Amino acid sequence: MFALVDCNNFFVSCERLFRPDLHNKPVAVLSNNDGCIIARSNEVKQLGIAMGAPYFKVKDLIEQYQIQLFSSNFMLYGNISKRIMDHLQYFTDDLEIYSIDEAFLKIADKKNLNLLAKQIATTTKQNIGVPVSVGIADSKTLAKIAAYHAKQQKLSHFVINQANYAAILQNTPIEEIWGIGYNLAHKLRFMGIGNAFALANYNQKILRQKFNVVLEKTCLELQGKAVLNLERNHHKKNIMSSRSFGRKITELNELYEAISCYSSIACRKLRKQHSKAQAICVILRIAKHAGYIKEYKASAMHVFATAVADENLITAQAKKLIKTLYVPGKAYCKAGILLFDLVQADHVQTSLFNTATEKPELFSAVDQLNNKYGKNTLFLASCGTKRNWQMRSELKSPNYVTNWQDLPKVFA
DNA sequence: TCTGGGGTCCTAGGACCC
DNA sequence: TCTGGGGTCCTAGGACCC
Repeated sequence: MFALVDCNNFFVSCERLFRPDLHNKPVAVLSNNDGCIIARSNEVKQLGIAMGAPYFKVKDLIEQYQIQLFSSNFMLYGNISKRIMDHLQYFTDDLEIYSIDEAFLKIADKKNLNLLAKQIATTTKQNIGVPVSVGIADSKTLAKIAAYHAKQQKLSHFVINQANYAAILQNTPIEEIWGIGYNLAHKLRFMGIGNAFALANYNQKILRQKFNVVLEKTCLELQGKAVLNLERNHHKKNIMSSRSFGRKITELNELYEAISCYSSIACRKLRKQHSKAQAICVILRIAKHAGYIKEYKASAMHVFATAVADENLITAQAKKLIKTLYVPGKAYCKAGILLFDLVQADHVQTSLFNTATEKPELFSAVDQLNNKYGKNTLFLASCGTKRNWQMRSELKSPNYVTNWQDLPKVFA
């Protein structure tokens, strides 16, 4: 059996955690650069504001209904997420952290499933303060559906069993199934498959022929056959760090600063999973302007002789690459770096021609200091100190749990 | 004026090998 | 007259997820 624990309106719940006055009030969270809506409280959902709606398009509604708006605060969300995942470990070690706000748990004991689901939900709310929906069923895909129905019925948990299986699947629109996106839903509806029950009962071999093996697996999962297992100690195969700028950039020096910062973020993630990158790709995007429908994207790649993790080496190379992409006079809106062909640090194939020297001790010390004294205690000089190209984040809440200065004060 | 930032997996088709 | 039959690897692009 699998349980899915899904946080309700996660980013909004994190913001409400330290702002109890916002309970039962409409709250929404904006994406990076304050571009669009990426989290909505139930009140906001009821107003018909869509996920991903551009901020400027719904500005009037936000004012009209006095929606409390926040810029995204990923330091906060990441910290709360970790607390929740740690708490879930209490129930089982057999756990997959699927995303910042979701985890799958493998349940060995098939008895008392309702009680277990209820316990997970109530203790998470009590101990961390974030409301969750728990779904339990025979496969991961069904567990997702169970959690969906918990939310639909405003319950904290839902278990799919033999007695309710048919009715629940008939009441699950095809669009709500994990793995069925916009395109597939359209095609399946055209074939007369409108809900999960219809898909579960369709000939899986034909699904494989007409579509692919992924849909065949989804079909089996809907039948209650667990073909997808938990995925643990997961190492990323690519690491990307990119941001839109708060304003257009025209100077090469500022691009150097930005790409150094993004490289630094990517390298930190690389060190965290003890990997090295065999190659990097730098992306630079020209701002849209009248006449151009599509944005202009340019990219350049570099393959290292030997896989590297050294922040200095990678950043120096990223700066070289961005220089080759830069055209004076153009205005740029976004840059990014992709580290790819990642390998485990202790499985690196060495090269006869490698001349680069890495300093792993240096960056391990940097990590230790930054962990102890705060995020930007030490950083590469090439990242700059002004960074006035940084993304807009005008409505960000304080770093309640990661910064001493922002610690909430209680008056009694 | 203003539309995020990450990821994964699968498939088809081309290039190449003997 | 007749023009094989296997393979592998890589890449781009599509589809999906949060």
